[in-house]
Amino acid sequence: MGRTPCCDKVGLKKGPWTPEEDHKLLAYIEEHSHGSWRALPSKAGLQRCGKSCRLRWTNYLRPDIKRGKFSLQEEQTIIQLHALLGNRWSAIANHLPKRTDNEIKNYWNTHLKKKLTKLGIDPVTHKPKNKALLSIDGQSKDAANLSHMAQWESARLEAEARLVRQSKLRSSSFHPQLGSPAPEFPATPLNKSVGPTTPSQCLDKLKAWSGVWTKNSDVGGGGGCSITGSVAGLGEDLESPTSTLHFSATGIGESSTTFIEFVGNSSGCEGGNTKEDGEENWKSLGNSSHLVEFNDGVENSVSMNSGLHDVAMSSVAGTWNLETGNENVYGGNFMKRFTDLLLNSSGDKSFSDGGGESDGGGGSGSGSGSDYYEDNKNYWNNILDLVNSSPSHSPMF
DNA sequence: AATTGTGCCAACCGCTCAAGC
DNA sequence: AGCTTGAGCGGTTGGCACAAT
Repeated sequence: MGRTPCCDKVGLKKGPWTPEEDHKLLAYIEEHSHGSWRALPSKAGLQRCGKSCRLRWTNYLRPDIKRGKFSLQEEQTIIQLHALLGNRWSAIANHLPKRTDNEIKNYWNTHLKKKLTKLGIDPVTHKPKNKALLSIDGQSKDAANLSHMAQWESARLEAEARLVRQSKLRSSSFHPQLGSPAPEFPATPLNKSVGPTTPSQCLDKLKAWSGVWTKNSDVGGGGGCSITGSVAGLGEDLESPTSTLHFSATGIGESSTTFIEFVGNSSGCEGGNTKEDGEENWKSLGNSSHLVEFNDGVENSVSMNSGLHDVAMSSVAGTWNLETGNENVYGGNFMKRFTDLLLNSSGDKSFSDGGGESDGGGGSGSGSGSDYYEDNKNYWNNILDLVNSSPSHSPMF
């Protein structure tokens, strides 16, 4: 922290790059690969700082960059991923081959944000604005939950990516980043957390996540506060013993049932709930730390810090402990609400065909139970489709 | 034709993280 | 364990291009 910026050195050029400089940089990287960015400028004969060179390369000169207008498909992808990941532009960029995080960020800020706002959708929460105003308290909690869910999931996925990277490093030799024999490796510098990837593993988690929660939101009753989700097609476990991936630790051939048990001071855990009752019960779980049991039997931990709350999650021998620095952060049916929020806004149809006005989507999230379940399913299928079609080396999925 | 406003995008800045020592 | 360094990320800004007045 507090390092002196590398560009502070006198004599270093700033501002727009000239074609000459571009050519020098390109030629150097083509011949030598970039190696150390810090050392590159002097070797390449450039009066720039390494950081500037790196940026120029990653955002402009890289040969695998696609420029020009974003397609409708790309727009939709960005919006959906933004709903899921927030302003994690590099993560989003991993799902848009040939687009840079900078480009996506700019496009979001200049186009998509306005588009959503125009349609009455809050670009931050992806929630219809008028609806957000209806219940300030409830909806702001929703927004907080949404944000936390996204962060939590992102933290989890990042941890996974790290693990994958580590295991990759252990198992194979160094893989040069650029100009190296990895011609099909897109968006190279951006993929810092790229691993060999296991896309299906991440995907499985998403499936599990989706499956468990959407099922739960629909079923709600019968068994108090434990959730039983059937997770099919789970792949092999990660080799690392330290992973949040053990959300669904059972592999193929084993029991495909994931058992999650919330243990809190939940007074509302009586059985026989209706859907709504079930949701209330979820809410009532909010004021304590919860134990989430996984039958993986290994040690896990994940923690994160947001501007609002501290959240730590750890597990030993199959028992997850979720601690929040603020009550109600994960309180309640946050997943239901999370998908609810997304559903209400993921009316991509509405903003792609210019259909509904600002109140569009309001109906879907609060419809009947079966509609709601169908919508949830559709939403997640949507995301899964999206993820399925993403580059296999994506660190996020 | 000149001035002002707006949109857009490349580049910069500051922060964080991770690896190496 | 603590410090230094390299690299990446996300937010912000500067300046160009174009439109409106």
